[in-house]
Amino acid sequence: MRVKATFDSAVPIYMQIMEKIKRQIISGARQPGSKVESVRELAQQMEVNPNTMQRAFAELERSGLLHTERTAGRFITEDTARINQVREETAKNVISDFVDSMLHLGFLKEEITRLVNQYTGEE
Amino acid sequence: MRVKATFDSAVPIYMQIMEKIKRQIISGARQPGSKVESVRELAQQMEVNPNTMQRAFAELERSGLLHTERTAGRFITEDTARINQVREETAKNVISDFVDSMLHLGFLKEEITRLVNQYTGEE
Amino acid sequence: MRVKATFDSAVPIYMQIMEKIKRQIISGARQPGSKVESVRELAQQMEVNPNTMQRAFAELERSGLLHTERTAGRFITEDTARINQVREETAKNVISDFVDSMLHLGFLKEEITRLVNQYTGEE
Amino acid sequence: MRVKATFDSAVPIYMQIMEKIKRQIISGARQPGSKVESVRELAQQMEVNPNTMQRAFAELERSGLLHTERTAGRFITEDTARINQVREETAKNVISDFVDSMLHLGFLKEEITRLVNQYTGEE
DNA sequence: GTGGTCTAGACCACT
DNA sequence: GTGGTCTAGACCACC
Repeated sequence: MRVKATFDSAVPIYMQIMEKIKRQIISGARQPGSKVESVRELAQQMEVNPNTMQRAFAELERSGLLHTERTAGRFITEDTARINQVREETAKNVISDFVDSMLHLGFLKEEITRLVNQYTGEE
Repeated sequence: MRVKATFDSAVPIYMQIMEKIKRQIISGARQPGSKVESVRELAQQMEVNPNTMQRAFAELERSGLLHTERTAGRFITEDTARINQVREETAKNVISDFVDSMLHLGFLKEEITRLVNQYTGEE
Repeated sequence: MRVKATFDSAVPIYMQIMEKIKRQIISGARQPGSKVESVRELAQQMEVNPNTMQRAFAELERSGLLHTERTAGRFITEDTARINQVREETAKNVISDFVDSMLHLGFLKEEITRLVNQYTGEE
Repeated sequence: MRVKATFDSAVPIYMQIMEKIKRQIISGARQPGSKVESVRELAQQMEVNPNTMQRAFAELERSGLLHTERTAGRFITEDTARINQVREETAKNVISDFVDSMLHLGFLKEEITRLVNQYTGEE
């Protein structure tokens, strides 16, 4: 798993996993109320230590997207309001990163909106 | 330089460097016609093997953003039309990635343009 | 029954049991004059060694809350005055612990009484 | 560290530690802005694995009572408003536990306040 | 089988 | 030296 990497941003694995699952929830790929794979199972699938997976889950729980039923397993929250809230926060971050990126390339705000309009329109 | 990798997609270092310099050219941080540091110098600055740096330069030359003048060194192209072309290709990629990302989060194209307009407007 | 202990203070099991039964008597959950389960029976219920249970009973007898009638078994005392006395001692300990706890948190006596009044009043 | 314990409430070690440090902060035994011992040092003092201590600290950080300065160490927050907020939450819990305890002993709310007044007054 | 906790030991980056 | 992260492996309670 050790490779020459993005070099500045060494995002912890548990955060990457957390982000990934978060997006699956946001996008609806994981439905509210649905069961999540067990720690051990997902850990194996993703080739990661169960503790690492455990931590990712713990963080997701803390953010209110998951909840644990002690012996039954973990489930996506049914609190769609919370999901939506996270969805909007995430979108805002994505947009913010995008706009910053474009500004660094030397584009003006007007150009950015114009190009986005054009791109989403034509395709 | 060894770090935990992005854990799924590991972009080669020479591409990361290439991308970085490309953006400096596009944004004007590196001016058309200006001299570029030597392979060795930049390699040392970025803590990278000179061969890696060499390859990044080679690719940038192939894309027409750099050219070598035997004995004198490497220079940013003065072909601003070419720079602009690359700038627009790059922008298109950035936008494409962004839009895909938003679509995967479950946003509609209309929402995307609306949110971008909103973001660039208010801030 | 083996669990990670309170990590500093480990109260002996027989005392925990004693305390528990004492409270049942004080609160009236066990009525004066009523029969108590046998050592063996209770020991099994609580998953504890009969010797431990025996010791708990012995202590309760010493404090006058239980008495043994040869062949017939053990009974809760009918001496309600004694029960009341223990009840008040216990209360005093509970209160003492509570007040100490609050003092250690940096609250003044005046604050403590005020907060208790407030809490018992509003809820 | 394994001992016969409180048997129902097996509070995780990291929570016990967290609680302990929280109280030290609340009571002023640890001053706002003051440095906290290193993970390794405290772990050794408390005879606990560094990872366990790490977790306790992480939780305290999440609750806003601690913050990390990457290589310099950990410090108590200087946000006294936050500390006060936690102090009041904690007090409320302590009071709530106490009152419940007394109610289970069969005391009435009026008695409880009377006894507390008496206790704090006379001593 | 599930999640939760703990330990021991390792490596990293930063100073 | 500091904190942060990860792994491997263990044990527990609950079902």
